[in-house]
Amino acid sequence: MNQPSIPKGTRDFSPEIMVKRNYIFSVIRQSFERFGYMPLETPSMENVETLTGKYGDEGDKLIFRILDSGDYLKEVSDEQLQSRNLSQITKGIAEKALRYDLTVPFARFVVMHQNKIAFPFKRYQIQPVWRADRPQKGRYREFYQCDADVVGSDSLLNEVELVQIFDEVLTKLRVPSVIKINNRKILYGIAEVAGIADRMMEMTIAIDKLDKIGESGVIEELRTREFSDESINVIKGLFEMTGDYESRLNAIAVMLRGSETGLKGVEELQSIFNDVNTLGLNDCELELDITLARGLNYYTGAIFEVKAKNVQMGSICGGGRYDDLTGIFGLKGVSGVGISFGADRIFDVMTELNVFPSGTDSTTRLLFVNFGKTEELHCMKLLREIRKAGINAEIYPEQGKLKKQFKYADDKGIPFVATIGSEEMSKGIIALKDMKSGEQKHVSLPDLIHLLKA
RNA sequence: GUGGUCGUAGCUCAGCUGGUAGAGCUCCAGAUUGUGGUUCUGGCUGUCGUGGGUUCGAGCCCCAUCGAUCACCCCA
Repeated sequence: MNQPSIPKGTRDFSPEIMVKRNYIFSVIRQSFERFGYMPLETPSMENVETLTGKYGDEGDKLIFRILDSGDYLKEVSDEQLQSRNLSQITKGIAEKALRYDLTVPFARFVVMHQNKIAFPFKRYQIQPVWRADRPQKGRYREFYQCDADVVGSDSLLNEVELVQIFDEVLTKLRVPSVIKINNRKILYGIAEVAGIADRMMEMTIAIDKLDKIGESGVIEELRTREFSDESINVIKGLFEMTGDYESRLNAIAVMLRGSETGLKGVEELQSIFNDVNTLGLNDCELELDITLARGLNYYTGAIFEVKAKNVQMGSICGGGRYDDLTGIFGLKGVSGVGISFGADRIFDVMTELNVFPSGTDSTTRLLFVNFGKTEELHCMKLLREIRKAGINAEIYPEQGKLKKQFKYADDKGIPFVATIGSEEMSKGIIALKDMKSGEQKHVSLPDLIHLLKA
Protein backbone atom coordinates (compact mmCIF):
# COMPACT_ATOMS: atom_id res chain seq x y z
CA MET A 1 0.00 0.00 0.00
CA ASN A 2 1.20 3.46 -0.81
CA GLN A 3 1.75 5.87 2.02
CA PRO A 4 -0.78 8.71 1.81
CA SER A 5 0.81 12.00 0.85
CA ILE A 6 0.03 15.57 -0.08
CA PRO A 7 0.97 17.45 -3.27
CA LYS A 8 4.44 18.89 -3.64
CA GLY A 9 4.89 22.27 -1.99
CA THR A 10 1.78 22.00 0.20
CA ARG A 11 1.68 21.45 3.93
CA ASP A 12 -0.56 20.28 6.72
CA PHE A 13 -0.76 22.69 9.63
CA SER A 14 -0.97 20.88 12.95
CA PRO A 15 -2.85 22.44 15.88
CA GLU A 16 0.43 23.59 17.48
CA ILE A 17 1.39 25.34 14.27
CA MET A 18 -2.07 26.77 13.66
CA VAL A 19 -2.11 28.48 17.05
CA LYS A 20 1.04 30.31 16.01
CA ARG A 21 -0.18 31.02 12.49
CA ASN A 22 -3.43 32.41 13.84
CA TYR A 23 -1.44 34.66 16.11
CA ILE A 24 0.32 36.13 13.07
CA PHE A 25 -2.94 36.54 11.19
CA SER A 26 -4.61 38.22 14.14
CA VAL A 27 -1.80 40.76 14.55
CA ILE A 28 -1.92 41.60 10.86
CA ARG A 29 -5.73 41.76 10.78
CA GLN A 30 -5.80 44.02 13.81
CA SER A 31 -3.37 46.51 12.25
CA PHE A 32 -5.22 46.51 8.94
CA GLU A 33 -8.46 47.32 10.72
CA ARG A 34 -6.69 49.90 12.88
CA PHE A 35 -5.83 51.78 9.70
CA GLY A 36 -9.35 51.63 8.31
CA TYR A 37 -9.21 48.65 5.97
CA MET A 38 -12.25 46.38 5.65
CA PRO A 39 -12.21 42.63 5.02
CA LEU A 40 -12.83 41.08 1.61
CA GLU A 41 -12.74 37.55 0.26
CA THR A 42 -12.75 36.39 -3.35
CA PRO A 43 -13.03 32.87 -4.79
CA SER A 44 -10.03 30.55 -4.86
CA MET A 45 -10.52 30.19 -8.59
CA GLU A 46 -10.87 32.87 -11.22
CA ASN A 47 -11.53 32.74 -14.91
CA VAL A 48 -8.23 32.09 -16.66
CA GLU A 49 -8.48 35.32 -18.67
CA THR A 50 -8.68 37.32 -15.45
CA LEU A 51 -5.25 36.11 -14.41
CA THR A 52 -3.22 35.66 -17.59
CA GLY A 53 -1.05 38.49 -18.80
CA LYS A 54 -0.88 40.23 -15.42
CA TYR A 55 2.25 38.69 -14.01
CA GLY A 56 4.61 38.61 -16.96
CA ASP A 57 5.52 35.64 -19.13
CA GLU A 58 7.14 33.80 -16.25
CA GLY A 59 4.14 34.45 -14.07
CA ASP A 60 1.72 33.02 -16.62
CA LYS A 61 3.61 29.74 -16.58
CA LEU A 62 3.19 29.52 -12.82
CA ILE A 63 -0.60 29.78 -12.82
CA PHE A 64 -2.33 26.57 -11.72
CA ARG A 65 -5.05 25.75 -14.22
CA ILE A 66 -8.11 23.71 -13.34
CA LEU A 67 -9.14 21.02 -15.75
CA ASP A 68 -12.74 21.44 -16.96
CA SER A 69 -15.27 18.91 -15.70
CA GLY A 70 -17.01 16.37 -17.91
CA ASP A 71 -15.82 15.80 -21.45
CA TYR A 72 -13.09 18.39 -21.28
CA LEU A 73 -11.67 17.44 -24.66
CA LYS A 74 -14.83 18.23 -26.57
CA GLU A 75 -13.58 21.69 -27.62
CA VAL A 76 -10.21 20.41 -28.76
CA SER A 77 -9.84 19.16 -32.31
CA ASP A 78 -7.78 16.10 -33.19
CA GLU A 79 -5.45 18.35 -35.19
CA GLN A 80 -4.77 20.49 -32.14
CA LEU A 81 -4.01 17.39 -30.13
CA GLN A 82 -1.73 16.10 -32.84
CA SER A 83 0.11 19.42 -33.09
CA ARG A 84 0.71 19.38 -29.32
CA ASN A 85 0.17 23.14 -29.29
CA LEU A 86 -0.10 23.38 -25.54
CA SER A 87 -1.28 26.96 -25.22
CA GLN A 88 -4.09 26.31 -27.70
CA ILE A 89 -5.13 23.07 -26.05
CA THR A 90 -4.93 24.55 -22.56
CA LYS A 91 -7.39 27.26 -23.52
CA GLY A 92 -9.86 24.62 -24.62
CA ILE A 93 -9.68 22.40 -21.55
CA ALA A 94 -9.18 24.80 -18.63
CA GLU A 95 -11.40 27.82 -18.20
CA LYS A 96 -10.68 28.26 -14.49
CA ALA A 97 -7.43 28.79 -12.60
CA LEU A 98 -6.34 29.17 -8.97
CA ARG A 99 -5.57 32.71 -7.95
CA TYR A 100 -1.92 33.68 -8.18
CA ASP A 101 -2.09 36.70 -5.89
CA LEU A 102 -4.76 38.79 -4.19
CA THR A 103 -4.20 42.07 -6.02
CA VAL A 104 -5.54 41.07 -9.41
CA PRO A 105 -8.73 39.47 -8.05
CA PHE A 106 -9.16 42.63 -5.98
CA ALA A 107 -8.88 44.81 -9.08
CA ARG A 108 -11.43 42.55 -10.79
CA PHE A 109 -13.74 42.96 -7.80
CA VAL A 110 -13.42 46.75 -7.84
CA VAL A 111 -14.30 46.92 -11.51
CA MET A 112 -17.28 44.56 -11.14
CA HIS A 113 -18.67 46.50 -8.19
CA GLN A 114 -17.53 50.01 -9.04
CA ASN A 115 -21.02 51.46 -8.68
CA LYS A 116 -21.49 50.11 -5.19
CA ILE A 117 -18.09 51.04 -3.85
CA ALA A 118 -17.26 54.22 -1.94
CA PHE A 119 -13.87 55.50 -3.09
CA PRO A 120 -11.18 55.60 -1.92
CA PHE A 121 -11.83 51.93 -1.33
CA LYS A 122 -9.70 50.30 1.37
CA ARG A 123 -9.82 46.55 1.78
CA TYR A 124 -7.74 43.83 3.33
CA GLN A 125 -7.71 40.20 2.30
CA ILE A 126 -6.10 37.20 3.99
CA GLN A 127 -6.32 34.11 1.82
CA PRO A 128 -4.11 31.47 0.24
CA VAL A 129 -2.66 31.86 -3.25
CA TRP A 130 -1.14 29.19 -5.49
CA ARG A 131 1.90 29.15 -7.72
CA ALA A 132 3.11 26.19 -9.77
CA ASP A 133 6.68 26.89 -8.78
CA ARG A 134 9.25 24.33 -7.82
CA PRO A 135 9.36 24.45 -4.02
CA GLN A 136 12.50 25.37 -2.11
CA LYS A 137 13.43 27.14 1.09
CA GLY A 138 10.67 29.60 1.99
CA ARG A 139 8.88 28.86 -1.26
CA TYR A 140 5.65 26.93 -1.31
CA ARG A 141 3.05 26.12 -3.95
CA GLU A 142 0.25 27.12 -1.62
CA PHE A 143 0.84 30.01 0.73
CA TYR A 144 -1.03 32.80 2.44
CA GLN A 145 -0.88 36.43 1.50
CA CYS A 146 -2.24 39.16 3.73
CA ASP A 147 -2.96 42.17 1.56
CA ALA A 148 -4.10 45.69 2.30
CA ASP A 149 -4.87 47.89 -0.71
CA VAL A 150 -6.47 51.24 -1.34
CA VAL A 151 -7.79 52.18 -4.76
CA GLY A 152 -9.11 55.50 -5.95
CA SER A 153 -6.57 57.74 -4.29
CA ASP A 154 -3.36 59.14 -5.78
CA SER A 155 -2.20 60.62 -2.50
CA LEU A 156 1.24 59.60 -1.29
CA LEU A 157 -0.22 59.64 2.19
CA ASN A 158 -1.34 56.10 1.41
CA GLU A 159 2.24 55.01 0.82
CA VAL A 160 3.27 56.61 4.11
CA GLU A 161 0.50 54.81 5.99
CA LEU A 162 1.38 51.49 4.37
CA VAL A 163 4.96 51.90 5.56
CA GLN A 164 3.55 52.52 9.03
CA ILE A 165 1.54 49.30 8.80
CA PHE A 166 4.66 47.33 7.81
CA ASP A 167 6.42 48.84 10.81
CA GLU A 168 3.55 48.32 13.25
CA VAL A 169 2.95 44.69 12.35
CA LEU A 170 6.58 43.62 12.18
CA THR A 171 7.37 45.44 15.42
CA LYS A 172 4.49 43.65 17.17
CA LEU A 173 5.65 40.32 15.79
CA ARG A 174 9.19 41.07 16.97
CA VAL A 175 10.63 40.76 13.49
CA PRO A 176 12.71 43.90 13.00
CA SER A 177 13.06 44.47 9.28
CA VAL A 178 14.31 46.69 6.55
CA ILE A 179 11.59 48.16 4.36
CA LYS A 180 13.18 48.72 0.98
CA ILE A 181 11.54 51.24 -1.25
CA ASN A 182 12.04 52.30 -4.83
CA ASN A 183 9.95 53.82 -7.58
CA ARG A 184 9.18 52.37 -10.97
CA LYS A 185 9.21 55.87 -12.42
CA ILE A 186 12.86 56.16 -11.46
CA LEU A 187 13.63 52.83 -13.09
CA TYR A 188 11.81 54.00 -16.18
CA GLY A 189 13.76 57.26 -16.09
CA ILE A 190 17.04 55.38 -15.93
CA ALA A 191 16.01 53.25 -18.88
CA GLU A 192 15.00 56.41 -20.72
CA VAL A 193 18.28 58.17 -20.02
CA ALA A 194 20.16 55.05 -21.02
CA GLY A 195 18.20 54.97 -24.27
CA ILE A 196 16.56 51.63 -23.54
CA ALA A 197 13.10 52.68 -22.42
CA ASP A 198 11.56 49.84 -24.39
CA ARG A 199 13.65 47.28 -22.54
CA MET A 200 13.06 48.51 -19.01
CA MET A 201 11.78 45.12 -17.80
CA GLU A 202 14.96 43.37 -18.89
CA MET A 203 17.08 46.05 -17.32
CA THR A 204 15.29 45.87 -13.98
CA ILE A 205 15.53 42.08 -13.85
CA ALA A 206 19.28 42.42 -14.24
CA ILE A 207 19.90 45.17 -11.69
CA ASP A 208 17.52 43.59 -9.20
CA LYS A 209 20.12 40.87 -8.75
CA LEU A 210 22.78 43.28 -7.49
CA ASP A 211 22.87 42.02 -3.91
CA LYS A 212 23.00 38.44 -5.17
CA ILE A 213 25.55 38.50 -7.98
CA GLY A 214 27.28 41.83 -7.35
CA GLU A 215 28.11 44.70 -9.63
CA SER A 216 30.23 42.71 -12.05
CA GLY A 217 27.55 40.03 -12.27
CA VAL A 218 24.91 42.58 -13.18
CA ILE A 219 27.12 44.13 -15.84
CA GLU A 220 27.82 40.71 -17.28
CA GLU A 221 24.13 39.92 -17.37
CA LEU A 222 23.46 43.22 -19.14
CA ARG A 223 26.15 42.33 -21.67
CA THR A 224 24.70 38.89 -22.36
CA ARG A 225 21.37 40.59 -22.89
CA GLU A 226 23.20 42.67 -25.49
CA PHE A 227 22.80 46.09 -24.00
CA SER A 228 25.15 48.69 -25.53
CA ASP A 229 28.22 49.91 -23.66
CA GLU A 230 26.72 53.39 -23.48
CA SER A 231 23.59 52.09 -21.82
CA ILE A 232 25.61 49.97 -19.42
CA ASN A 233 27.72 52.97 -18.49
CA VAL A 234 24.64 54.95 -17.56
CA ILE A 235 23.35 52.08 -15.43
CA LYS A 236 26.77 51.73 -13.82
CA GLY A 237 26.31 55.23 -12.45
CA LEU A 238 23.72 53.76 -10.08
CA PHE A 239 26.24 51.58 -8.34
CA GLU A 240 28.46 54.51 -7.50
CA MET A 241 25.85 56.33 -5.48
CA THR A 242 26.48 56.26 -1.76
CA GLY A 243 25.38 58.08 1.36
CA ASP A 244 21.97 58.61 2.90
CA TYR A 245 18.75 58.61 0.91
CA GLU A 246 18.84 62.38 0.49
CA SER A 247 22.20 62.60 -1.18
CA ARG A 248 21.47 59.58 -3.30
CA LEU A 249 18.11 60.96 -4.42
CA ASN A 250 19.84 64.21 -5.30
CA ALA A 251 22.43 62.33 -7.32
CA ILE A 252 19.70 60.43 -9.14
CA ALA A 253 17.84 63.65 -9.85
CA VAL A 254 20.97 64.97 -11.57
CA MET A 255 21.30 61.75 -13.52
CA LEU A 256 17.64 61.83 -14.56
CA ARG A 257 17.40 65.50 -15.44
CA GLY A 258 16.44 64.51 -18.99
CA SER A 259 13.54 62.34 -17.86
CA GLU A 260 10.35 63.97 -16.66
CA THR A 261 8.96 60.66 -15.43
CA GLY A 262 12.16 59.83 -13.60
CA LEU A 263 12.17 63.17 -11.77
CA LYS A 264 8.56 62.65 -10.78
CA GLY A 265 9.64 59.38 -9.18
CA VAL A 266 12.43 61.10 -7.27
CA GLU A 267 9.98 63.70 -6.03
CA GLU A 268 7.55 61.03 -4.85
CA LEU A 269 10.21 59.19 -2.91
CA GLN A 270 11.44 62.42 -1.34
CA SER A 271 7.94 63.16 -0.14
CA ILE A 272 7.43 59.68 1.30
CA PHE A 273 10.81 59.70 3.05
CA ASN A 274 10.22 63.15 4.53
CA ASP A 275 6.84 62.18 5.97
CA VAL A 276 8.01 58.84 7.32
CA ASN A 277 11.04 60.42 8.95
CA THR A 278 8.95 63.16 10.50
CA LEU A 279 6.52 60.63 11.93
CA GLY A 280 9.14 58.07 12.92
CA LEU A 281 9.11 54.26 12.88
CA ASN A 282 9.37 51.67 15.63
CA ASP A 283 11.64 48.68 14.94
CA CYS A 284 11.83 48.91 11.15
CA GLU A 285 13.96 51.03 8.87
CA LEU A 286 12.96 52.57 5.60
CA GLU A 287 15.77 52.21 3.09
CA LEU A 288 16.14 53.51 -0.42
CA ASP A 289 17.14 50.72 -2.80
CA ILE A 290 17.46 51.93 -6.35
CA THR A 291 18.10 48.42 -7.60
CA LEU A 292 14.82 47.09 -6.22
CA ALA A 293 12.67 46.09 -9.18
CA ARG A 294 9.98 43.51 -8.34
CA GLY A 295 8.79 41.22 -11.06
CA LEU A 296 5.06 41.82 -11.14
CA ASN A 297 4.74 44.14 -14.06
CA TYR A 298 1.62 46.03 -13.04
CA TYR A 299 3.52 48.30 -10.64
CA THR A 300 3.98 51.88 -11.82
CA GLY A 301 5.01 54.00 -8.82
CA ALA A 302 6.44 53.22 -5.40
CA ILE A 303 7.51 49.62 -4.88
CA PHE A 304 8.22 47.94 -1.56
CA GLU A 305 10.02 44.87 -0.46
CA VAL A 306 10.66 43.90 3.15
CA LYS A 307 13.49 41.75 4.44
CA ALA A 308 13.85 40.54 8.00
CA LYS A 309 17.12 41.48 9.65
CA ASN A 310 19.47 38.70 10.78
CA VAL A 311 17.72 35.94 8.86
CA GLN A 312 18.59 34.29 5.58
CA MET A 313 15.26 34.42 3.81
CA GLY A 314 13.74 35.97 0.72
CA SER A 315 11.50 38.98 1.11
CA ILE A 316 8.71 38.55 3.67
CA CYS A 317 6.51 41.36 2.36
CA GLY A 318 6.02 43.24 -0.86
CA GLY A 319 3.86 45.91 -2.38
CA GLY A 320 3.60 48.92 -4.57
CA ARG A 321 1.48 51.33 -6.53
CA TYR A 322 -0.32 50.33 -9.70
CA ASP A 323 -1.88 53.08 -11.76
CA ASP A 324 -3.85 51.05 -14.21
CA LEU A 325 -4.60 47.58 -12.93
CA THR A 326 -8.34 48.23 -13.01
CA GLY A 327 -7.91 49.68 -16.50
CA ILE A 328 -7.20 46.18 -17.79
CA PHE A 329 -10.70 45.24 -16.69
CA GLY A 330 -12.28 48.38 -18.13
CA LEU A 331 -12.15 50.96 -15.35
CA LYS A 332 -9.67 53.67 -16.31
CA GLY A 333 -8.05 56.34 -14.24
CA VAL A 334 -8.22 54.59 -10.87
CA SER A 335 -4.88 54.27 -9.14
CA GLY A 336 -4.23 51.79 -6.38
CA VAL A 337 -1.50 51.03 -3.91
CA GLY A 338 -1.11 48.08 -1.60
CA ILE A 339 1.10 45.84 0.47
CA SER A 340 1.27 42.15 1.13
CA PHE A 341 2.55 40.17 4.10
CA GLY A 342 3.85 36.69 3.35
CA ALA A 343 2.50 34.90 6.41
CA ASP A 344 4.32 31.63 5.72
CA ARG A 345 7.71 33.24 5.44
CA ILE A 346 7.04 35.40 8.48
CA PHE A 347 6.21 32.17 10.32
CA ASP A 348 9.51 30.64 9.22
CA VAL A 349 11.42 33.77 10.27
CA MET A 350 9.71 33.89 13.67
CA THR A 351 10.49 30.23 14.21
CA GLU A 352 14.12 30.84 13.38
CA LEU A 353 14.31 33.90 15.63
CA ASN A 354 12.29 32.10 18.32
CA VAL A 355 10.08 35.12 18.99
CA PHE A 356 6.64 33.57 19.41
CA PRO A 357 5.22 34.87 22.69
CA SER A 358 4.17 32.48 25.44
CA GLY A 359 0.53 31.62 25.11
CA THR A 360 1.00 30.61 21.49
CA ASP A 361 1.65 27.01 22.52
CA SER A 362 -1.95 26.17 23.27
CA THR A 363 -5.38 27.73 23.16
CA THR A 364 -6.42 25.83 26.32
CA ARG A 365 -5.39 27.54 29.55
CA LEU A 366 -6.69 25.09 32.13
CA LEU A 367 -7.14 21.32 32.38
CA PHE A 368 -9.22 19.58 35.03
CA VAL A 369 -7.90 16.22 36.15
CA ASN A 370 -10.55 13.50 36.08
CA PHE A 371 -10.94 11.43 39.26
CA GLY A 372 -14.13 9.61 38.37
CA LYS A 373 -17.86 10.09 38.06
CA THR A 374 -18.55 12.11 41.21
CA GLU A 375 -15.63 14.50 40.88
CA GLU A 376 -16.21 14.75 37.13
CA LEU A 377 -19.66 16.27 37.55
CA HIS A 378 -18.38 18.64 40.21
CA CYS A 379 -15.67 19.83 37.79
CA MET A 380 -18.17 20.21 34.97
CA LYS A 381 -20.14 22.63 37.11
CA LEU A 382 -17.04 24.68 37.80
CA LEU A 383 -16.15 24.56 34.10
CA ARG A 384 -19.42 26.24 33.20
CA GLU A 385 -18.48 29.22 35.37
CA ILE A 386 -14.89 29.27 34.17
CA ARG A 387 -15.90 29.14 30.51
CA LYS A 388 -18.56 31.78 31.09
CA ALA A 389 -15.76 33.98 32.41
CA GLY A 390 -14.04 33.64 29.03
CA ILE A 391 -11.30 31.19 29.98
CA ASN A 392 -10.54 28.31 27.64
CA ALA A 393 -10.71 25.17 29.76
CA GLU A 394 -11.28 21.45 29.43
CA ILE A 395 -11.53 18.31 31.53
CA TYR A 396 -9.70 15.09 30.77
CA PRO A 397 -12.54 13.01 29.36
CA GLU A 398 -11.89 9.82 31.31
CA GLN A 399 -10.51 8.63 34.60
CA GLY A 400 -6.94 7.61 34.22
CA LYS A 401 -3.57 7.64 35.88
CA LEU A 402 -2.62 11.10 37.05
CA LYS A 403 0.72 10.70 35.37
CA LYS A 404 -1.04 10.24 32.08
CA GLN A 405 -3.38 13.19 32.61
CA PHE A 406 -0.58 15.55 33.63
CA LYS A 407 1.49 14.42 30.71
CA TYR A 408 -1.46 15.22 28.45
CA ALA A 409 -1.47 18.78 29.81
CA ASP A 410 2.26 19.01 29.35
CA ASP A 411 2.20 17.68 25.77
CA LYS A 412 -0.56 20.11 24.86
CA GLY A 413 1.23 23.03 26.46
CA ILE A 414 -1.67 23.75 28.82
CA PRO A 415 -0.26 26.15 31.45
CA PHE A 416 -2.54 25.27 34.41
CA VAL A 417 -3.94 22.04 35.84
CA ALA A 418 -6.75 21.87 38.39
CA THR A 419 -6.96 18.80 40.62
CA ILE A 420 -10.13 18.11 42.57
CA GLY A 421 -10.32 14.88 44.49
CA SER A 422 -12.69 13.98 47.31
CA GLU A 423 -10.82 16.17 49.79
CA GLU A 424 -10.91 19.33 47.67
CA MET A 425 -14.49 18.58 46.76
CA SER A 426 -15.67 18.43 50.35
CA LYS A 427 -13.80 21.62 51.22
CA GLY A 428 -15.00 23.38 48.08
CA ILE A 429 -11.49 24.28 46.95
CA ILE A 430 -9.32 23.65 43.91
CA ALA A 431 -5.71 22.49 43.79
CA LEU A 432 -4.25 24.62 41.03
CA LYS A 433 -0.85 23.77 39.60
CA ASP A 434 1.21 26.15 37.50
CA MET A 435 2.84 23.77 35.05
CA LYS A 436 5.69 26.09 34.23
CA SER A 437 6.89 26.84 37.76
CA GLY A 438 5.64 23.54 39.19
CA GLU A 439 3.99 25.35 42.10
CA GLN A 440 0.64 24.18 43.39
CA LYS A 441 -1.73 25.94 45.75
CA HIS A 442 -5.32 25.74 46.92
CA VAL A 443 -7.63 28.44 45.58
CA SER A 444 -11.33 29.24 45.46
CA LEU A 445 -13.23 29.43 42.19
CA PRO A 446 -13.28 33.26 42.10
CA ASP A 447 -9.54 33.27 42.84
CA LEU A 448 -8.91 30.85 40.00
CA ILE A 449 -10.92 32.90 37.53
CA HIS A 450 -9.18 36.05 38.64
CA LEU A 451 -5.77 34.41 38.34
CA LEU A 452 -6.30 32.98 34.85
CA LYS A 453 -7.92 36.09 33.47
CA ALA A 454 -4.85 38.17 34.24
C1' G B 1 11.48 24.70 -17.15
C1' U B 2 17.34 23.71 -16.01
C1' G B 3 21.13 21.74 -12.68
C1' G B 4 23.27 19.61 -7.97
C1' U B 5 22.64 16.63 -3.43
C1' C B 6 20.05 12.98 -0.70
C1' G B 7 16.26 8.63 0.38
C1' U B 8 18.19 3.10 6.37
C1' A B 9 13.25 2.68 13.04
C1' G B 10 8.11 7.85 14.52
C1' C B 11 12.66 11.73 14.26
C1' U B 12 18.19 12.70 13.48
C1' C B 13 21.66 9.72 11.51
C1' A B 14 25.88 5.51 11.55
C1' G B 15 26.64 1.13 8.69
C1' C B 16 34.46 -0.07 6.47
C1' U B 17 36.93 -2.49 -0.41
C1' G B 18 29.46 -6.25 -1.32
C1' G B 19 28.83 -11.37 3.73
C1' U B 20 21.04 -11.10 5.52
C1' A B 21 21.10 -3.58 10.35
C1' G B 22 22.78 -0.22 14.72
C1' A B 23 23.08 4.49 18.00
C1' G B 24 20.84 8.77 20.12
C1' C B 25 16.19 11.03 20.74
C1' U B 26 10.92 9.98 20.75
C1' C B 27 7.33 6.43 22.31
C1' C B 28 5.50 2.60 26.00
C1' A B 29 5.94 0.37 31.03
C1' G B 30 7.95 0.53 35.95
C1' A B 31 10.73 3.09 40.16
C1' U B 32 6.45 7.05 42.32
C1' U B 33 -1.64 3.22 43.39
C1' G B 34 -2.94 12.30 44.16
C1' U B 35 1.07 15.10 39.90
C1' G B 36 3.89 16.46 33.97
C1' G B 37 8.67 18.45 32.45
C1' U B 38 14.39 16.41 35.30
C1' U B 39 16.69 11.25 37.01
C1' C B 40 17.08 5.74 37.01
C1' U B 41 15.55 0.71 35.08
C1' G B 42 13.35 -2.21 31.33
C1' G B 43 10.81 -2.73 26.52
C1' C B 44 8.71 -2.01 21.28
C1' U B 45 10.00 -0.37 16.42
C1' G B 46 12.48 -1.74 10.06
C1' U B 47 9.48 -5.15 2.61
C1' C B 48 17.20 -0.29 4.01
C1' G B 49 11.84 4.87 -1.14
C1' U B 50 9.99 1.55 -5.36
C1' G B 51 10.97 -1.75 -9.64
C1' G B 52 14.52 -4.28 -12.33
C1' G B 53 19.78 -5.89 -13.22
C1' U B 54 24.96 -7.78 -11.82
C1' U B 55 26.48 -11.50 -8.01
C1' C B 56 26.85 -17.71 -4.61
C1' G B 57 25.32 -13.34 -1.78
C1' A B 58 23.21 -6.21 -2.51
C1' G B 59 21.58 -1.15 2.52
C1' C B 60 26.34 -0.83 -0.30
C1' C B 61 27.60 -1.76 -7.44
C1' C B 62 24.53 -0.62 -12.31
C1' C B 63 19.84 1.09 -14.73
C1' A B 64 15.06 3.03 -14.28
C1' U B 65 11.35 5.31 -11.44
C1' C B 66 9.14 8.05 -7.44
C1' G B 67 9.93 11.38 -3.48
C1' A B 68 12.62 15.06 -0.60
C1' U B 69 15.91 19.06 -0.62
C1' C B 70 19.11 23.11 -2.40
C1' A B 71 20.37 26.43 -6.30
C1' C B 72 19.13 28.88 -11.16
C1' C B 73 14.86 31.36 -13.71
C1' C B 74 11.16 33.87 -11.21
C1' C B 75 9.02 35.16 -6.65
C1' A B 76 5.76 35.99 -0.69
